[in-house]
Amino acid sequence: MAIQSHEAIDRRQPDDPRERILSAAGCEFAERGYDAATIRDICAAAGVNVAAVNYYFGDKRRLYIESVKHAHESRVRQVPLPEWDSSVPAERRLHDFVDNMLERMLGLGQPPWQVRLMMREVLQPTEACRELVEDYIRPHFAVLVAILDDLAAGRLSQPELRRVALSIIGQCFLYRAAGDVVGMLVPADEIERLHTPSRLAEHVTRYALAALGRAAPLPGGGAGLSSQDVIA
Amino acid sequence: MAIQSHEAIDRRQPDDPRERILSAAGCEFAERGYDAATIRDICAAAGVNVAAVNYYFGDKRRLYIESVKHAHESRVRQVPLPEWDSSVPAERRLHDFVDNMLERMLGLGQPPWQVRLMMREVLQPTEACRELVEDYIRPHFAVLVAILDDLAAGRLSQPELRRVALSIIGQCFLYRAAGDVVGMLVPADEIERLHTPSRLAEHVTRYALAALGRAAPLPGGGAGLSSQDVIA
DNA sequence: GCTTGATTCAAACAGGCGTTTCAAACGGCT
DNA sequence: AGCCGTTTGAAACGCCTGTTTGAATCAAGC
Repeated sequence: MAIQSHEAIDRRQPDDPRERILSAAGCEFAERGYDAATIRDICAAAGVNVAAVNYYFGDKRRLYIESVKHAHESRVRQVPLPEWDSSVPAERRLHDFVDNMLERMLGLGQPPWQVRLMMREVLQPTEACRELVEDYIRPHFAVLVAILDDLAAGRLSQPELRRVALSIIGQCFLYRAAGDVVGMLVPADEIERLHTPSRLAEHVTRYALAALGRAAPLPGGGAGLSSQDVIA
Repeated sequence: MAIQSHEAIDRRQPDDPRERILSAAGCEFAERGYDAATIRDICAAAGVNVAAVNYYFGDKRRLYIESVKHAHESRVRQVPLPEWDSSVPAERRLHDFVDNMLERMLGLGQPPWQVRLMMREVLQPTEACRELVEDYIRPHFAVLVAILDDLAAGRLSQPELRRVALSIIGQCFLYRAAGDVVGMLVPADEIERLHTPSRLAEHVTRYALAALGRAAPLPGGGAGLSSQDVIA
C-alpha cells in the first residue's frame, strides 16, 4: 500500500517524521558512509520505527538519495551565492568569493554534516551527484569564471579561465577533503594561526592575483589586502 | 593454528598466497571501500579459501591495514622521488616535481588501484594513515618546500612556503579526488586536450612561478615552458 | 615407511543487515 | 458512536557478513 497524499501536506515542520528521518540519515551517512550506516541506527536517532523508512522512502538507496538532496537544499538556503554591487572591483569580488567558499567548506560555526555528505558525493559520485553539480556546483563555478574573466580583461580563453578557476577551487578543496593529512604536515600552532578560513582566503586570493599580474608577486609586502603572519 | 615461520620464508614471489590476497584485497578495498568489500570476494579474486585471510592476517581489519601498507610500498618502488643534478634550476625542478606528482596520481599508464586506496586513507584516515604520511607524503612535501625555498631565495618564511606548497598540491589533488565532477564542469574535448598530466603540470607550474614573480603573469605568452592551447 | 607441522578446504556458526509483515493506534469524518 | 484511510509498532524473515571449525592435503625429516 501506500504513499499517496505525500505531495499534499506541507511538511518542512521539524516534528514531521519524514523530516526527522532525513536529518538523521544525512548525519549518519555523512559520518559513516553509505554501507556502514545502518537503518536501525538512523531510525533510533530519528526516534521512529525501522518500518518508517520503508513507509516513507521505499528502501535504503532512495533514502540516501533523498537525504543528499535534502542536505544540499538546506545548505543552499544557509549560504547563498554572494552578490555584488556593480561598482565592486573584481579583486574584491574574487576575495569575497574565495572567502565565502572556504567559510562554507570549513564552516567554523559548526562543522556541518551536510558538507561532509556532499563531499562524499564529489569523491565517489552516485546517482545524486549529477543533480548536485547542476543545481549547486556549476552556478558557483560560473560565477568564479566570470570574475576571473573580468580580472583577465579578455586576455584569457575560456579553457584557460576554467583551469585557473579549478586551481583556486583545488586549493580550498584540499583543506576540506584532506584536512587531517594537512594537519599532520603543518605544526599545530601554525594551523590555528594561519589556517582559518579568512587567512586562507587571503592567501589563495593573493596567489591568484599575483599569478594573473593583478598584484605584486607573493613575497611582496604591499600587494595583498593586508600583511599578517609577520615573521613566524 | 599458527603463524610462526612467516618471517623466515622469502615471500615477495607472485604465487605466494599471502601476496595474492594482499593484491586482491587492495584492489577490492580501493574500488568498493572497507565496508562494501567482502572477504569472500577478495578470496575469490585471489583464488584462495575464505579461511586463508584468518590464517594469514587474523581478521579483516588487519588485512586492510596490511594491504594499505603493501600498496604504498609497491607504489614507492614504482615511482621514486625524482632527483636532480645540482645544476638544474629551481624552475625546472618545480616543473619536474609537479609533473611527477600528477603522473603518479593520474597515472596514464594504468589507472592504479594503489593510488585510489591511498586516496581513501587521505580522505578518511584510519590507523594506516599516520605511517603513510611519515613514509610517503612528508618526504615529498619536504622536497617541494625545499624547491620553493630556492625559488623564493629566502624571501618567504617557512609557514608561507608551506602554504604555497599546499596550494600546488591542492591543484593536483583536485583532479585526482574530484575528477568526476571536474569532468562534468569542463567540456569533454577540453578534458582530452588539456587535462593530461603534462599539460596540467605546465599550467600549475606556470601559475606558481607567476605568483612568485619568477615568470611573467599568466596571460603572457613567453613565460611558460611552451605555449599550447593556441586559441580554443 | 611413518610422523610432524604447515597449509588448504568445505562447511557451518552466530550475528547483523535491509526488508516485510500484520495488527494496533491514531484522526477526521458522517 | 462507528467507520476508514493513514501512520506507527514489535516481531520476524531471509540473506549475507566475518569468523571458526575440524578434517583433508601437502612437504619435509628421519
